[in-house]
Amino acid sequence: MKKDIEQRLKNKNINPTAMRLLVLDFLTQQNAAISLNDLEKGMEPSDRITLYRTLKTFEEKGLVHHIDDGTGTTKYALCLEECDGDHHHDLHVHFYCTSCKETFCLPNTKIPEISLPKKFRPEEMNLVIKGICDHCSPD
Amino acid sequence: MKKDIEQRLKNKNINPTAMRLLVLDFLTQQNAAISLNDLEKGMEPSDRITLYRTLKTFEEKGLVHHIDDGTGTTKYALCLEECDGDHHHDLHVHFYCTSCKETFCLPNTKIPEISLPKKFRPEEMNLVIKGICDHCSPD
DNA sequence: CTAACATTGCAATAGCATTGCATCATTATT
DNA sequence: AATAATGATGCAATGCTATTGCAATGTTAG
Repeated sequence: MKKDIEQRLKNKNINPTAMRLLVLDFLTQQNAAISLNDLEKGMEPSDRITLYRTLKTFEEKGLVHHIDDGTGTTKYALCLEECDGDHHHDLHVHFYCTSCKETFCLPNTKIPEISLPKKFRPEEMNLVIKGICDHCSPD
Repeated sequence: MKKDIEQRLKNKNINPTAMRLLVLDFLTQQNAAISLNDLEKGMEPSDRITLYRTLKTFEEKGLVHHIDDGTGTTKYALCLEECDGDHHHDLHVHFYCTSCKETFCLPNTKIPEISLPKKFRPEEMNLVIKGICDHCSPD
């Protein structure tokens, strides 16, 4: 188990320290994107800034991506696709549930092609949908 | 001229004070979405908080919408469509230019239909595309 | 004219993101 | 094995944006 996680770090060229193993382990257990605060609370006692930098390192190496879901606090989630530092391929949709306040990645829901006005050159896209998630939705 | 602006406020049920006329006038002169800071600098000397509240009032009444373009600072732009406080119909795409750092509304570029996984109920959508805008794009 | 209400301006605060620096750990070098 | 060099961690401190409380001012209605 631990080996998997360690290997995963190495694959991304990230030095597998104890802290990083713990953080990555914690991240894999989440089914929603989490904030720095969530991470801090879930990993007590740990230094907030170290966690912050750990996430930043992970992001630079293409292991996690951050999500700006419009709530004002940045959320982080593991990349499913093969990303590297230069190119995050997280072109999937993110969903923010206004009921349970959770933010989810919808990795199978891709952003459709969009035809922009002339001479606009897209490089990155970020689509956040707000609404009610499957858990909070009545049958 | 001034009359137009005044009428526009009245149409949205906003008390047309001197400050509000000035702010709306300033907003109509912009071709990009602006931050609170931009507004403050463009309207000196004016109180930042008053401007903040003016924007908030405008938004509640459906005159402007705010854009979270991922830069960390909220931008504001006039609504083109017929919005009211309850329903902002700003389902157009927003474009953030990484070159000139400006954020634009693309009112004619609508967000396409997206099929979500079962039981996810969308209510709002926010699509921000980052890249190079028409002005910064080489011919 | 005065009371009631809306708007404005100042002061203060909260929360998240971020940096500087000192300490500790790990790896490379001789 | 000892030491230098590099990387990781933890603490303190800061910056910036958003936001609220309250007092002062302006505006409207009776």
